[in-house]
Amino acid sequence: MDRSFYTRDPAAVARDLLGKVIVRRLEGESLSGRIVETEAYFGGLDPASRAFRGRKNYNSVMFEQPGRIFVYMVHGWWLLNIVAHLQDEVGAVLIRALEPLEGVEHMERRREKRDVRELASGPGKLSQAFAVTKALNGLDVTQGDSELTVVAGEGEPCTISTSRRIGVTKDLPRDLRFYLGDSEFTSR
DNA sequence: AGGAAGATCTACT
DNA sequence: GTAGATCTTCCTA
Repeated sequence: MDRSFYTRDPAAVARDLLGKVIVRRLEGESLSGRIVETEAYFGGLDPASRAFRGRKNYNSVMFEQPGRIFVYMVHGWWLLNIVAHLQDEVGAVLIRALEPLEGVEHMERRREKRDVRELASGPGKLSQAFAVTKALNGLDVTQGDSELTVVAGEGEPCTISTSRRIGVTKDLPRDLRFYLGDSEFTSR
């Protein structure tokens, strides 16, 4: 995925990321997972967005170049986002769930769980399985040799469902969560 | 100093 | 399935 893929409306990017594969290079190993659930967040007009109250140190990546990793913490969990927005706008896509592909044993160890469906079926779980922390904030995912990249999947046909965003207290009147309805690996 | 936050786990019915 | 405890930052007072 090159930078132009991320330089679009966050909702379009969130939808099109479904089925793509995240590859994490860690300790000489490759962990990977297919994206099965995402949510789109905007800038100052979105009360659920980290960028709602303007640019701060911790959210500055959202205001910068699309295609970079944006990580922040909620309730003690790091959540993985990819910056996505039109030129001069603000936004990001939260990666909410993955279907584990390569490196399942490594993920089981990090998660201390055996059930494959418990490895990455939620934004906090996925970060634990893939070793996502603040250290990755700002990293460019469009670089092929990066510690974390996104590549096109097999291109299988899949049915895309939508809903309101999960857990947000002040949502927009619009479906901004996208997920593969057939997948067993979504967060619910 | 105190509280909220895009979640998860555990221990119950 | 639901309730309550807990996790770690950053924001606001």
